[in-house]
Parts: sequence; structure tokens; C-alpha cells
Amino acid sequence: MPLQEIRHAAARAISDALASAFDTDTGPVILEVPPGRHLGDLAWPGALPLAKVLRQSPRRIAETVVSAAAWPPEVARVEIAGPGFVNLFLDRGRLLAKLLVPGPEEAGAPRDKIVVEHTNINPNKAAHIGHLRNAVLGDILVRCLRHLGHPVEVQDYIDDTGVQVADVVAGVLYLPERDVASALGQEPASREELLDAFVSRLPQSTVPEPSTTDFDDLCWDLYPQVTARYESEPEFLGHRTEVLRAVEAGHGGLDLEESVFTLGRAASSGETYPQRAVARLAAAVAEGNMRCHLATMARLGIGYDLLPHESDILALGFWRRAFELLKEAGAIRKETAGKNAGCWVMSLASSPEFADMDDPDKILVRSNGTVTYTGKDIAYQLWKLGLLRDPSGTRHDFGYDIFAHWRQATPAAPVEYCGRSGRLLARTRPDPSRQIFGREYGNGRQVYNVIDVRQSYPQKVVREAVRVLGHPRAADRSIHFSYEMVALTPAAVRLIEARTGVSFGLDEEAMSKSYVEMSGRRGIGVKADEFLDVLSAQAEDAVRSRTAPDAASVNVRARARAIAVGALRYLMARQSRNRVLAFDFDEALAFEGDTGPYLQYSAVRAAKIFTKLAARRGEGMVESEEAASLQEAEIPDDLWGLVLECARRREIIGQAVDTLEFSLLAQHAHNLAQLFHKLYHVHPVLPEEDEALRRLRRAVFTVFVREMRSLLEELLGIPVPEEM
RNA sequence: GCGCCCGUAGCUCAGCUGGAUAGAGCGUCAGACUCCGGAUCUGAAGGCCGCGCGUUCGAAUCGCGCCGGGCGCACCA
Repeated sequence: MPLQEIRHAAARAISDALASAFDTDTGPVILEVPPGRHLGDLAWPGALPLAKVLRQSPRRIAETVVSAAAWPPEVARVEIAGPGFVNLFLDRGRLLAKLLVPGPEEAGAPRDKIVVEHTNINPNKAAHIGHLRNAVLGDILVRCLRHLGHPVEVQDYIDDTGVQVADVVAGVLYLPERDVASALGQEPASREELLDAFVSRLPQSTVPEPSTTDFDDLCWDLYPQVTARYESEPEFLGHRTEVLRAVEAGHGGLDLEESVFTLGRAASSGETYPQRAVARLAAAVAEGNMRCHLATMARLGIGYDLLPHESDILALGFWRRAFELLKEAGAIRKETAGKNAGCWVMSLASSPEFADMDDPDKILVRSNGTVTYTGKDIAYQLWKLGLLRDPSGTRHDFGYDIFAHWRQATPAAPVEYCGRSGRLLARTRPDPSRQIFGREYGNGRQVYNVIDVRQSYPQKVVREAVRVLGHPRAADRSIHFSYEMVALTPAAVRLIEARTGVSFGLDEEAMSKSYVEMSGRRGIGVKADEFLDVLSAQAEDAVRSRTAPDAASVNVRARARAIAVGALRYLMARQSRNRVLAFDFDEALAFEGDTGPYLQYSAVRAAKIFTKLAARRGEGMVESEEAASLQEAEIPDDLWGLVLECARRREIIGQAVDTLEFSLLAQHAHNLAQLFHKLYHVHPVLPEEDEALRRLRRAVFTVFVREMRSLLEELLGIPVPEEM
């Protein structure tokens, strides 16, 4: 933040000087960071391109600017270098002192709410590492926005009426008993008994303990069996349709136990399954998986504010209203002929973005009258933006109730669901009269949808729908935060096959590519909880090998968990978002080099200096009173480099949010850690007898420790363990 | 076919709103403190920045055209 201010002030000084010295518009002034410390702390190369316009040598322009500019007090010295670069040298002591004084966070005007939707895992199987990329990126976005002072509402959308949930239900109800039994890990039994066994695996608490043998893992095993069946026996697809139809009709609040009983009885007597009971089972499957997903994300310190359910979007007629609005706006039409006959389609021909498409129409209502996902998503998006309204202007809204409360001990600690206090996690309800006192959901001024790049096209359609409904500005504020998928390296695939004894049957061509796409349908993937367990175990070994054997009391588990989360989150964050992340076990399990633990280690090590310092010299971190005495300090280049870098947080965050490129933030943190590690050996604090020198080092490391902790824990969500 | 993304060291990736010597990590090789933790640090080797043309005082960065790879263009989500 301080550097950003100085940058603005210096840029203004230059543009004022330009304005007074020359009579033409010279464009915006951009200051950059020069390539070497000897070239200053900030640089303006603008004299070079101006040379032609002003018909003067760039050097002369630079001289004119330098002598005319009223530099802010933070600028200590200005030099002109090379062909005409203007290099600014900052007042080092002054900036260091400033960084040590906790600055007043600028309050600013109250800001509008931002809605961020992320995670959104299909509630029909366990989360895999691809889902983690979504959740981690979404979570970091949320953390950054909040850091910048925005109120943010985090939504995890639950697609509880989709095909994938129906597939799992179809599996339990119709797959041969022996297949269901094998997924359950038990001996073959009657359908009735299997149904009981299946339901008994549902999570027993609001959010269960994370596990790799949980309900979502059971579904993970069952689901591929169903999809395989569809391929070998196409008639089996009829069961999917049947379940979907039941889900769409709703269960009307039927009791789960009763439903299971009815289903079991129907199975043993050979009757058809009663629709409402099927729907109830489907709801239980979705909810069971959702709870497991919350548990997985909790490990990573990721929590939410609201769980909007697709079933509620349908039940509350959100689509019906959106449909009316679209019809009124003339944005959709019913096809009477051609391949889309009988469907309601949205024409995209008039928008330039879609103009070149072969078929610029997108189906929103199928010929059988059901709504496509894109249709529902339009309704949901309108609600998120507060634009789903009656003719009278009243906002259409969900019913709500409290799903859980949660808290975190520190910003990056695991989320704990417990008790009746803490942050509130709400879920939507089909009864709009149910509201939570003092809470309003949706109605965001800006909306981020964190969804992988493969859904760019439907996301564009949603945005276009908002636009043609007369809300071009809102459409611009509907942002698709897209990122590339996580895939597996062939080596990773082979390893999973070897470990599980299951062959995915991939051909030679697929295995010769640089990566293999994960597929829930085929069961190809690395489960999130499983991977976190492996990481934790690995970290635990590492911690034990480094801890003195007599220190038995230390909480090795907690440290290992912090390291595992650090490694994972950094892995997900460091790569730029539009590159496929090819997951490789060796690389992902590395704790050295460009990894999360490297960053954590720098913070732990720096903090350790201060605990030793307190014990041996009775000195602590440099606080505001002592900071003033550093104003005149001579700060050598290397220490200064670290200080200057620490001052850049605000502009890095700003850039990361603007570009949705959080690898910038990860790199920045890595850069800081690297600078620190280099200085560490050269500038010892503890043994230094010169008090002034010791104070300077203490001051620099104070800035570093605080900055690093903030970057890691608050922004990247990477916990800093006590020791590691 | 149309659209989007990627192509930089042996491998994995930074750098891209044009700027001053193209950077990390892994791997390879050679080293480091009786001293705040070696999950660290120092050094070496390793680059027609996919290819070509153009714009510019200046291009890894911008434009056009190729080549190679991926994804999307469903009455799936």
C-alpha cells in the first residue's frame, strides 16, 4: 500500500511537470520497477516515446521533467540514466519507518456487495483435485476482495436435480445387487438390505469428519458402474429418465426413513418404485455428498455463506419468471420446424460474439418441456444480480434457513462446524416465507462465477441473456472467472492404477499424451481427501524426522496438516489460470524449492529469530516508538530490496484481482521468501553486537514477518505453523 | 469449419497494458557457516523465447500469416 501511494504521487509529479513544460497532451504516466537496484526503485521510461512527439532528445525531456517536478517527500533522489530513463530513489529509512507503523486502513465509502460462486461440485461423488483448483482460486479471490474492503457473499451452488445425482440413484435402485454390494464393500444381499446399507452410510452429522471411506467415496465407486452400464446396455438409460422425472416432480417433504422402507418393499415385491420415495432418496444422495464436500473444503480452510439449491430454483418458479422476462424482451422464440422444433431457443445471432457460429441458437427449454442447465443458470444469475423481479418490482427470493455455524481459529485454520455461534452458513428453502432475521442474500452488484474454461460458452450465453433483458451494465459485472482444468500426467495415472489395482483401460495414444483428463464418469481421478491424506502423511514424516525425539508433546498432526495445506494451496495458486495443470505426484508432494512449505519455512524461520531474541536479549519486534529512530538509518541494498518488496502488497492484490491472476500473488510471496532466505545468512540478528545494526535488522525482519504472515494466512489461506 | 487457450533451459513453469543483462524450481555437477533451523544458501552448465513477415528508436511481449498441441461450438452439466 505505501508503495502504491508513492507511485501515484510521483506519477502525478511527472505529469504535472510535463503539463507545465510542454503544451501537448503527453498521455498517462506509468512508472515501472527498474531491472536493477542501482537503477533506482521506480523508473519512468516515458521520455523515450515522447521524443518524437516533442521533437526533442529524450534525455533533454527527462532533464526538463526532473527539474520541473515537485517530487513527493518519499523520493530522495532522481537520476537520469541511459537514453533518458528517469530513475527515482526513495527515502529508505522513511519508508521502513512507515511500514512499521500500522497504518490506518482507509475506511472509504461503504461498498456494494460482491457475490462469488465457487466450488459447485456435482453432489454425486467425492471431490477430486480438479475441484480443489476451483475452490482454492475462488477462496483466494474472496480473501483478496475482502482484504480490499468489499463485502463478499460466498455461494456454493448445489445441483441437486441434475443428471449425475439421478445416475447414482439409478445405480442403487437398478444395478445388479452384486455390483451395488461391491461398491458398498459387502457381500451380496437383497435390494432391500442394500438400500438400508446405502442409506446408513449417509453422514450422521451436519458436516462429518473428512474421510476417504465416506458416503461420497461410496458414490465415487458406484457412479462409474452406472455409466459403464449405460454403455453396455443402452436401455438402462431409461432408469435415469425415470429418476429424473421423479426428482423433477419433487418429494413433497416425505420422510427419508419411510421412503427407504417403501423403496425396499417395492423392490422385494417387484413393484415399481414410488416416485416420491425416489425423489427423496435423490435428495438424500445430493445432501450427503454436499456434506462430505463441505468437510473436504473445511480442511483447506474454505467456508461459505450460502448453499443455493437448484431444486429451490425450480420449486420457487425462478425459471418461470426468467422465462417470462425473456419472452417479453423478445429474446427467445419457440421453434416450430427444423432440428430444434418444439424447443424454446435464445437467438444469439445478433450479438457479435456469437455471429460466426454455425448454429447461433441455444436451447433453453427442451422439446419435452424441461429446462436446460443454462436456462436455470440464467434465472440463478438474474437472482444473484437482484434482477429477478415481478412486474411490480418485487424481488423474487428464496426461503432460507440456517444450515450450520462455523469458525476458524486463525485466517488459514481449518473451518470448524460447531455450535450455534460463529459465521453462519445458510441454505435455500422452497418456502419463501422462511427467512433468517437480519440477512439478505443475493442482490449483488457484482458477481463472479468461478467455473472452468470448458463452460465458457454457456457462461457467455448467461451473460448475453442478462444483457438482452436490458441490463448491459449488470452483464458487464457478471464475470466468468475461468481457469483451465486439472489433468493427470500419465505417470500419475499409472500410479493410481497400480495402487488401486483398477485399470482405466486407456489406450496407448491416450497414455502418450502429456496429460490425461480426469473423469468422474470413468472413475479416473485423484480424490481430494485421499490426496490430502497422502500429503499429510508425507509432511508428518518430514516433521518427525526434524523434531528432536524428546519433543513428543508437540502437535505433529497439526503441523503436518498446515504443511499439507500449504503445499496444496500453493500448487493450485502458483500456476497461471489459463494453463492446464498436469498433476504429478512427485511434483505435488515436493516440499523443497518453489513450494508452499518453502514459503512457510521462511515465515517460521523469521518468527523464530524473534522468539530467540526475546529469550536471550529481551528484545522484540520493532514497534512504532522505536521505528521513528530508523528514519535516518543507512539501509544497504539487499535489506532495502526486501523492505521495498514488502511495500508492494496493495498493488499486487489490485493487479491480481483485476486480471484474476492469483499466480501473481503466489509469485510475490515466493519472491519475498526467497529474498528473506538469501538475507538470512548474511544479516544475523542474534549474534550482532552493534545495537543500531541489530535494530535495523530487527526492523526489516519485523516488516517481513508481518507481511509474510498476512500474505500467507489472510490472502493465500496458507497456514503458518509454529514450527515445522 | 468457426471460436478460445497454450508453445520460453532436459523437465515443470514465471516474465506479455512494448523498455535498460530473458528469470525461478526440479534434475546434473561443484560447494557452504563451531555462529538466529540445511524444508536453506552459493556457484557452474544449460535459451534461433515454435516459425515467418510486419509495426517501432526498441518486440519473448503488439499485429498478420503459418506450424504444433489442447478445449469449446449438446434437447450434458
